[in-house]
Amino acid sequence: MINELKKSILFSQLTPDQQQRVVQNAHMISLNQGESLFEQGDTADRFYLLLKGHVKLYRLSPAGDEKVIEVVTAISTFAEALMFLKQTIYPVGAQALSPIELISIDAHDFTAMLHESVETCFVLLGVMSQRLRGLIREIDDISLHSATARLAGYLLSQKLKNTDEFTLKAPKQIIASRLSIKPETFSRILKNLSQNNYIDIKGNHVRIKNQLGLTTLADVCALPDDGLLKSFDTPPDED
Amino acid sequence: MINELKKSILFSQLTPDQQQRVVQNAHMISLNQGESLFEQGDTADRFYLLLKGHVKLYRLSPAGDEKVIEVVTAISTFAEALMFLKQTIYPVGAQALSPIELISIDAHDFTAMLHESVETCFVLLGVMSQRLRGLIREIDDISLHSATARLAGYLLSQKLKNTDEFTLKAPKQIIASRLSIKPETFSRILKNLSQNNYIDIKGNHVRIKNQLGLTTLADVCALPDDGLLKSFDTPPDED
DNA sequence: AAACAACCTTGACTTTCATCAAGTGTCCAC
DNA sequence: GTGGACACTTGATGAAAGTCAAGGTTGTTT
Repeated sequence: MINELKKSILFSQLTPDQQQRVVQNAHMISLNQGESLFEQGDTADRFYLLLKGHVKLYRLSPAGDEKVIEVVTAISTFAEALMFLKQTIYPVGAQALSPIELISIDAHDFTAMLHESVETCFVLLGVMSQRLRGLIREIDDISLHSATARLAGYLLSQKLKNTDEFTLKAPKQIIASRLSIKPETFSRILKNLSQNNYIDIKGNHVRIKNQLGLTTLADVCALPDDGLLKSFDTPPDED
Repeated sequence: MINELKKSILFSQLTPDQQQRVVQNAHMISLNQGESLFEQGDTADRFYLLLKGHVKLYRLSPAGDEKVIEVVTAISTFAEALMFLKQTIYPVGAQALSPIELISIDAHDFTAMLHESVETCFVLLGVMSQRLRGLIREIDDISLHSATARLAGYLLSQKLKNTDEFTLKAPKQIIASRLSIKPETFSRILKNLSQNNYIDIKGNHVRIKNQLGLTTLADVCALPDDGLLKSFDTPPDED
């Protein structure tokens, strides 16, 4: 399992001894597609390193509507940020989108170990900064861009470097939710992009035919995509 | 200036020597209302501790639209997380909404010092985790709730503990942008809430008349939104 | 006090997207 | 195969919020 752990930058800075200690209370977990890893509101005393498959992180409204916050792809960690909150409950739920394999790590162990490794603290700080940046970018995306622009931007972001083709990494409805678009609207926009020769789409396979056009549609303000963070500091102030 | 710095939990864990070192390259800054502290795209080698007044952090789209990401209230630090990103430019602009006083801190100094203070790393990690959670909540707010619900929620969040009245901390258009609502719509919703006896509004002074009703409107998520920091973070708290 | 500039409000109209409902296609079980 | 579940598509309709344009309020400058 240590070899698996090393795949994550979060563990890369640790000494063998420290890695050993983290491993002691770590478990290997396998889940089938559709199985739930944890639910929104569950007590959070562990975080995860996804080794294989896809996981969706989602929020539920009281009305029962679901909004996908992120589709996590191997290999990466998630839910680590919770270790530092006083109230340790998961603010999202996690469900397997495909058969998955992951390592579950004890948050307490890890925090204890963190005290001895400033380097790892810095890695974590970097990871969290990036995540903050991503979320902020998403907020301004949702509020400044149309559904079409968001979808165009998403397609571009999924394109691999040397090819114009790729396969959607999750069912369309999941991606739609991720982009805050209803499935029906998602379908219509895709059809529209296809009719206007921006893309070819067959099932969940996409080919980009007019990258420049898509870029324009996406309204490239977000290109220098960096986020900022404001952080609260003092008064036990209500936000 | 050290006394001012100590007001922030970010500095509270430092030894006098460390504080002294951070102070050496820190500057006191005063700005008038409307003045800009930094602009989107500026090189970011400093972060800030706001001591007095309000600052808006905003993002501009190429079309010129502005989205207010946050209205920072004293006493808070902001833009600290930039220290951990590779691309050190401010991804947003910062402008004074009122006459302000703040301390500008050299990011490099602070990072160097962080290497010696795991405790402060933990404080920062806590602060950033909390911020992450806040952003997740905001995303689900924007995508799962109506403009009315968001405004109702905002009003409730601004209410002080022992009174039903308060004054808006920024011009209405700024708050509207913060909530991703157009000024016209904002105005109409406010009027509506007033006509339905949820609130009284006179200028920028608000009195909540039907808190329960507002809470229902806001469709308040079952989940608590104030995940305070863990013990080692010790924010100035009062509970 | 008059003039001006922000800021805010209001009304009429439009756009975008959600909703509801029905239909297609595909994969799998029996 | 037949039936059913599931994901997706398509069409008709409606509601929420945006846009455009005009007018009101307030506060500041001269």
